[in-house]
Amino acid sequence: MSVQLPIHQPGLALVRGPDHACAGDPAASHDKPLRVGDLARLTNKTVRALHLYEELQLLEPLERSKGGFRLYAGDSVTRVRFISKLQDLGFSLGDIREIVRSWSAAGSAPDAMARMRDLYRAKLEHTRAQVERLRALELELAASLSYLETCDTCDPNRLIASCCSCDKRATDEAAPELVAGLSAH
Amino acid sequence: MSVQLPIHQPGLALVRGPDHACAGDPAASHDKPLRVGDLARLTNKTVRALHLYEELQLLEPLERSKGGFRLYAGDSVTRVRFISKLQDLGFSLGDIREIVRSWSAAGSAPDAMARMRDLYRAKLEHTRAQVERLRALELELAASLSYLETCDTCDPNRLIASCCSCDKRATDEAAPELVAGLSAH
DNA sequence: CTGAAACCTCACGTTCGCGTAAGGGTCAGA
DNA sequence: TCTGACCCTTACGCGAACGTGAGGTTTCAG
Repeated sequence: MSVQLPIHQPGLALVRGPDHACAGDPAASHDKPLRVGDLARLTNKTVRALHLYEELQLLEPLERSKGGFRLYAGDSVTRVRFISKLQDLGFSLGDIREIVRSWSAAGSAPDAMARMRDLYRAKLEHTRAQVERLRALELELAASLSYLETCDTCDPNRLIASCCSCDKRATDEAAPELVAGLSAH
Repeated sequence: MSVQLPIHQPGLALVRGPDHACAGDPAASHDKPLRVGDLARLTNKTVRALHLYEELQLLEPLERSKGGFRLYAGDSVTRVRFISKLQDLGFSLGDIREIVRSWSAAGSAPDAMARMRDLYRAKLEHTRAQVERLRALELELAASLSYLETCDTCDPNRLIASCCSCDKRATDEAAPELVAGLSAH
């Protein structure tokens, strides 16, 4: 058995106050460096995942120890959480690689900002649409549930095949797709 | 080049009125049968996907033509859309197989209903949580965007590395993680 | 009766995001 | 110095959801 399972938090207390993990922050480098296991604990990732992010050039240790151990600065926590959030937004790791590449390859600051704005604007729209779709599904789930509620009073010997055309139900009451689909071929 | 790309709708007009695709509906079987390509068009899936669903026992043609062509009834559209919605809710095809198996294997109707209710209730909670997470991300995206707006007035020669500690910005204005992460290591 | 479009069954290939060994070195406290 | 907890690289595996031929058959409009 290895230690690859997401490890549960030990003494967790963020290196410094939250909401203040900006890059190039001079104070960050004065802390004792994090080893990959520490970073994994702090970000709730596995060591393997962090290695992968490095392979894909999404993450890089500040330096290596004499013996080859990866040593991270405190802002790597921000970096990893940044990666996770982009993942949650629907970006693949490859997408994220392109994003950070385009960021650091930009000629000027306003140029980089403009690209990010376009990207984030598009993703914002997409995210809103996604939320709408999920909320619609949520409503349909709720409708299906209330539809199924009425079945509590049903005769236990009744056959399942007849569920969709039940005489206990008004004929104009259509079954939601999440219920109707169960008996369709 | 093959014809596996999702084909755009032709004359699409659902076989009968919408919201009325209940299983065992006698009228449905009188329509001319759908072939797999038709079903693909109507559901916006590829033929290969429908074949896969059949392999996994999620979908079954009403019958086969003399020559072996799959022939579907109208309610297969409902079935496929049902599958898609469950997928959108986060169920894998394997999960869905279990769901329909458990449905048709249930002893009695109320029994089957009860299981579905439990399942749907759990998924409803999970979906609501998912919506909340997405909405939080949406807010953060919006915050990041407005943060990036202020960069429009920036000097084009300014370096990207200094973006997070910009003198044009109040020092107490922390960068959102979606921005800060870009410059973190 | 034809020909093109659509269909059939294998069966291997692909992308993603890691998991899981194997076979070693390193670090830090007692 | 020892030892146990961590870390290193390399590399194969996996489950999900199809994509993509290959090689051959069936339909159906004209």
